[in-house]
Formats: sequence, C-alpha cells, structure tokens
Amino acid sequence: MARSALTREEVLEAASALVRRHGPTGLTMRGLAAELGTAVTSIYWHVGNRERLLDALVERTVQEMGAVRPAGRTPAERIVSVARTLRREIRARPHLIAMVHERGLTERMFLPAQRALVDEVHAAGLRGARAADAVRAVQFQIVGFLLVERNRERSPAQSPGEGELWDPGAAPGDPALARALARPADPERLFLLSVRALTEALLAGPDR
Amino acid sequence: MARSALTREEVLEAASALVRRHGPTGLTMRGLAAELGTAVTSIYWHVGNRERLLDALVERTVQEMGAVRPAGRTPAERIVSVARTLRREIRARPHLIAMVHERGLTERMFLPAQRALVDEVHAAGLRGARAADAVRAVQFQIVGFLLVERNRERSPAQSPGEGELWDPGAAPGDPALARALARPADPERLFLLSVRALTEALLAGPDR
DNA sequence: ACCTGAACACCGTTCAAGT
DNA sequence: ACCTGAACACCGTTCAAGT
Repeated sequence: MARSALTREEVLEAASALVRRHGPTGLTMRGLAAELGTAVTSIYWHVGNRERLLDALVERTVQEMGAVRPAGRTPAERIVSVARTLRREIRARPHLIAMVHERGLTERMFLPAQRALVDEVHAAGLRGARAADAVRAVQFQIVGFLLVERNRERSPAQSPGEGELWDPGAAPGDPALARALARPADPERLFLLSVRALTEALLAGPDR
Repeated sequence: MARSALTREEVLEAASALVRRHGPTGLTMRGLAAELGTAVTSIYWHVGNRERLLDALVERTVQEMGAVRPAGRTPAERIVSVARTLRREIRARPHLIAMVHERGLTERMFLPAQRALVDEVHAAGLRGARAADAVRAVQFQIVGFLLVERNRERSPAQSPGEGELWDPGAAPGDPALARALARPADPERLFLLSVRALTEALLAGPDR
C-alpha cells in the first residue's frame, strides 16, 4: 500500500529503534530509508543530515531522563534512591546514553537530579557555598560512578585483570586484601559504601 | 629517494601522530598510506586491518600510563598526588585516552595506580577486606572524576546550563547556594574536597 | 617476505528534476 | 512542500599478481 506522507517524527522513531537495536554504527542513512520505504534523500529533507539526526535522538534521550523522584526517609536514603533510579534508566538505553556521553551532555542530563540533591542537602541542614560543594561532590560521585560502571561493563576480558594481578602473595602480609581484590568488584555494594562515606563526611563538615 | 622497507613500528608511529593531531576519525587507511608513501594495501600486511591498528595504539597508551610515583608526606597527600599525575598525563593525549575508554580499558590502565593505593591504605593502618574496599572506593572516585571531567571538557556550550538554571530565586531562602551553583565548578578544588572527604571517612571507618 | 593496483561493496551528501 | 534517482567523493577490505 502507498505510504502516507513521511514525518520528522516517523524518521526519529525509526532511527531511535535502529540505534537501540544495533547502536549508532548500525544506523545508516540508506538502511533507515529502506526501513521507512522511502528514498535516502527524503530523510535529508526532514532532518538535515546524519549528524543532526543523531543530535535529535540525543536531545530526546536527555528529555526522557529528566524525571527524578527521590524516595526514602532520610536525605542520605533519598540521595541513594536518585542514583539507583538513574542507573536503572540508563541501563535501559545504553547506546543512546553513550551518545549523550560522547556529546558531553551527561551533565545537562543530570541537572534535574542536581535540583533534587539541593533539596536533600538543604533537608540535612547545609546552606550556601558549603551546600553547593556538597551537591556537586555527590553529583560528580554519582555521574563518575555511572561512567566507571559503564566502562567496566563494556570491558572485554582483560589480561592481566585484577584477578590475576592479585594472586596470593601479591600483597605481602595481607592475604585477605589480595583475596578481596582478586574477586570482581560488587558495584552496588561499593556504590552504597562510597556514597554513604562521602555524604557522611560532607554533611558532618570540616569544622566538626 | 626510494624509501626503506616499511616496518610495523613505522606504521604505528605515523598512525599515532595522525590520531594525536586529528583524532581517530582523522586516521584513514588511505591517508595513512599517503603519509607513509606506500600503497594502502601494504599497511594491511603489517597491521591486519584498521581495527587492529587502533587496538595496537591503545595498547601502547596503556603501557605509557603505567608509571606511577606517589609523592607527599601522608597517605592522603600521596593519594592526591597519584590522581594529579594521572590527570596531567591523560590531558597530554586526549584522543588516545578516549580510545582507551571506548575499549573499556580504563580500569586496566589504572592497575598500577591501584597497587600504589594499596600501599597507601596499608600505610594508613587498614587491612584485609576493609582495605580493599577503601582502595576500590578511592579508585572509582579517581577514575570517575577523570571521566566526568573529560565529559565536561568536551561539552559544547550547553543550554540551559547551570548558570542559567541557578539564577537568583531558583533556590528560595538560599541565594548563596544559587550564586555558587551559577558559577562554573572548579574541578581541582572539588576534586581535593571530594577525595579528602571520602578518604577521611574511609580511613576513620564505620565502627569509629 | 613484502608490496602493488584493480575491483568490490559499502558510505554520506549534493543537486537538478520531478509532482 | 515534499520526494526522487543519478552522480560524486569518499570509505575499508579482498585478491590475484608482481618482485
């Protein structure tokens, strides 16, 4: 049957599906045209060129990640809940998030979360420049952890990896440490431990 | 004049120079051949294909980043010195480091630093699983911070950015916080603050 | 063992021409 | 306003043929 008029939205939706399935390299203008049943050149009329098409997909993703709903009874719990929600959402669209990273828009994507963090440090009694420092420290911690985690997940089997490097005897006098470092890191546990340690110190403050 | 026999090392050196100057997309097999004054296909004989050529460049970079020399009087100072050295080296070769990131080899690149951190937490009196947790928490912090920073540096002008979002009145009852968040973050200061807060809490421990 | 040119199967993009 | 096919200037890779 004859297709109805092509819309920009249709192009974006099909492109987004291709990226979710096969990553950005799996999105070719010719492949996208085939998917849509149109000529390659029609796509150019609607979205300009490939780079601007990718930009539009990234912009969409940033919008989608803007919803933040802290949960928990204490500020610390709510900070952790924000981080967990973000991690879950990010894992649902790894390719699109990678594109957000590549364009350096991770920070902007996290601005709604920053607002939530301000509420939490306020609830914890911090004000002014010290509150701002605490917010940013936690924000960098959350974003940084997500970036590290994504990095680890994409890692192929590494040699030498931690497992091989920390064989018994690598740490003279501390075999328990060698055993612990030979095991793979548990990101969830490590994250809780780190965020709690950091927030504890930040909320306690340097002058107490 | 007639060129001497092409070597793998020559190919890697020329490729590395192209990447340092123009990034990975600036490295084309045809362009590299032109640079070397050989046929495109000769390169394939020496390095297999483009992907394996990039892999070789990344491997080189990982080796180069393996040198870590902690400096300072206290464990905390030495931890910070390690982080600073790494940041400086990384900034000298942004494109190559980006490729290390993309291949998920950031962690492996940091293994020598991990060893140095073990020495420092030992010097601070920690042992066993708790020492391992502290090392990994600090390591994730350092790596995460570098990733965040790199992300920020690549960011184009963002709108809305923090500056616009935190105009006076965005944080009712805390104008000083709004002012602080409207200013761009000072990564060096924030890093020192964060690492110190984290290590302080980690070395003090949960049971003290 | 090392190098070569020709050929293949892809790309993204432009443009003049259609309706 | 929207769509089209043809053409251009690139890619990475393979392969048979050279020395």
